[in-house]
Amino acid sequence: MSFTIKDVARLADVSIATVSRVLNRSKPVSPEVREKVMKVVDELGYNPNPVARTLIMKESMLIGVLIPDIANTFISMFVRGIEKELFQQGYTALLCNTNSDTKVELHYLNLLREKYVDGVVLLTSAPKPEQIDFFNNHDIPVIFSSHTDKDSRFPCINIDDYQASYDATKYLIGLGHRSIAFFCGPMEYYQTIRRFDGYKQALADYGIEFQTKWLFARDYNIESGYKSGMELFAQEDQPTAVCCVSDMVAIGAIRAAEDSGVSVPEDVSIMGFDDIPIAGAYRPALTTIRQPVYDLGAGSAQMLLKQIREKDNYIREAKILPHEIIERESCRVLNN
Amino acid sequence: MSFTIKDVARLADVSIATVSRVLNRSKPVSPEVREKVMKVVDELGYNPNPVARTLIMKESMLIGVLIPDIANTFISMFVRGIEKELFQQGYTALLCNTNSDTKVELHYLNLLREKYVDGVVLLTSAPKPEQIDFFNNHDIPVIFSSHTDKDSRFPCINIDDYQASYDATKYLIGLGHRSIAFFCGPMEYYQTIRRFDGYKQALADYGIEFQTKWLFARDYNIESGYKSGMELFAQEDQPTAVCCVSDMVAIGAIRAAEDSGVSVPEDVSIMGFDDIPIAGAYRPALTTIRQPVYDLGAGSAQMLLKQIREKDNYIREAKILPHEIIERESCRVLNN
DNA sequence: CTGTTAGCGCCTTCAA
DNA sequence: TTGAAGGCGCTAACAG
Repeated sequence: MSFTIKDVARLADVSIATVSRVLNRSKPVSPEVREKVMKVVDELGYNPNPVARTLIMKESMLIGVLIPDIANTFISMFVRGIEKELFQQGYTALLCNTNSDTKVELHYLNLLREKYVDGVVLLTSAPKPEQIDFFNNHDIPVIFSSHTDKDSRFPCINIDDYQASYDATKYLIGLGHRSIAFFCGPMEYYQTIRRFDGYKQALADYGIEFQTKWLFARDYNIESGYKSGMELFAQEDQPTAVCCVSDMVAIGAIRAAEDSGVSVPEDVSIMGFDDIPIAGAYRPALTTIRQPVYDLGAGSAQMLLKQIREKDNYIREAKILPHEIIERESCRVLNN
Repeated sequence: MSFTIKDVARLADVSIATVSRVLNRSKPVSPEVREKVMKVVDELGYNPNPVARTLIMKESMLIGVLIPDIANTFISMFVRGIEKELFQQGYTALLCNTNSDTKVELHYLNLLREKYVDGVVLLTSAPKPEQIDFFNNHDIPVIFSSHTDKDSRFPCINIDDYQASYDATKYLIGLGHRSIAFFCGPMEYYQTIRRFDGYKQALADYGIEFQTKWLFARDYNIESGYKSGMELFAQEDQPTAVCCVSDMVAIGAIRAAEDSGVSVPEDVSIMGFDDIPIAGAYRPALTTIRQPVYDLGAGSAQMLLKQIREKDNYIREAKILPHEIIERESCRVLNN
């Protein structure tokens, strides 16, 4: 159905080598011949077979993007940022949804490698040993996105989790709150630890004692927020504010508050994290920390492309992007 | 870095053809030889290069999945359904996010074709002419998902949009409502028309007159619902219920209601469509029509795989999956 | 049952 | 500057 380089060569009355040369500008070709070839190429609408090309060149102009959970609305803008940058440079993104399943992740990673993708963006706030191993063994350009590599073995891009959490807590303190709970993620995640540290430091800096009973470590989803909320709001001693590790957790917490007969923000202020699309439409609208998701995506792509181009000369970078506090309805000033 | 079939042949002291045969079971091989080869394969961890294989076989064990908008939370479960089925059969899904941009769609479609994907799932409730053309010209197995092909040129899988909308309206009528607005999508979409027809027919069947002033045709997102809501709630004559074309529109409508000083569901009942993940967590929780999204995905994969296997013997199917009414808080019975 | 050989479609030396 | 020829890694006749 499709034409091959042979067809072009025959019709242009040149050798296939020449056709290859005009298409790749790999070696000088006389203007007349080049034109003759291009004419045939245009007429036929010829396109070199990328599979054959990949077999020789060991490159595919493809970038694999591993996303842990396509349900995470955070991802939408991130992907757009990536695609925009890649598209401009002639690369295209292939999305792989892993559901955070280690087996699936490895499956995709190996598939991508075998298909000679030119690089991969790993969107994960908590890289697993298997992932680290893979990239240690395979020398494929990679960017760890939404992750800060404390060992700095891989290039990564992220916000400053510590500072963001510090700022969120400080914001609450600025509103007059002195008793602030923290709904965080699993303590095995480096990200969780960083955010927890930011929270604790803010407390310390303003002379507030940290209370273990107000710390809840579960997951990043609605259910986790709900569970933690139900436990918290059943306690005798209650905080006036809750700092959450994600907007989803915040939404769960708000639902728990409602089900426990405490109202937001009148009885308790609840602070989100991420600023997902629904955050502004939720009721009460979430006051939250906005991550520059689009820029995180675009930045990942830029760094990856740079790495691909510079190869062994590339020096590992760790880019930090700014966050921002978005004030809405779920937090109020405490005056008493 | 990686081993090739030659390495295996040399180490097992057989020809490369034999190695190929034991790996593909394409021709009988004596048990002893088979074992000898497999031993080497296992020791080396050898894996045939899929690119070389694709070049010959013109198949890749890859399925392209075109999604119009990765932000649509509807998609999450859909993708899981697809992946589950494909994985079992040794296929893997490649997600392509198009943002409904026709140029991007065509770019991906051509890329996928050139990469010899074995089929594609097109998730779109409103296929564009360019897409139709592509599949008319290229004879690549495809399933149109979330779309009902009235010309039945392509296999497709969907719920019954007409009936679902009919049921939603009938449900509202059953609650006692007689004045029901309809927030639908662009009237160019066949899906929108079907749903609108269902709404109108339900009205007619229960002797309720259709009112043009209560029909708003915009898009499927929050902003559209909000705008339509602001217009509607500013009118003198107001309905007691609104039937929406998506949960996002319903959420927008609810926000508009709040901003207009009308409360949901006390003053007006609002019905969603889709049952996206946030629907149950939203306040008020959305009463809505649930689409069997996971099954839609799984079904797409099954139909596609069937089509790939049966090739020219495949007879076009059009599968309809059942929907379901989910009662929550946003609609109330009207008693007066 | 097994090995030899000829491609798949392309890029790239090596001569001319 | 151009063409011939040799692969990339694999499958599929064709012989034996």
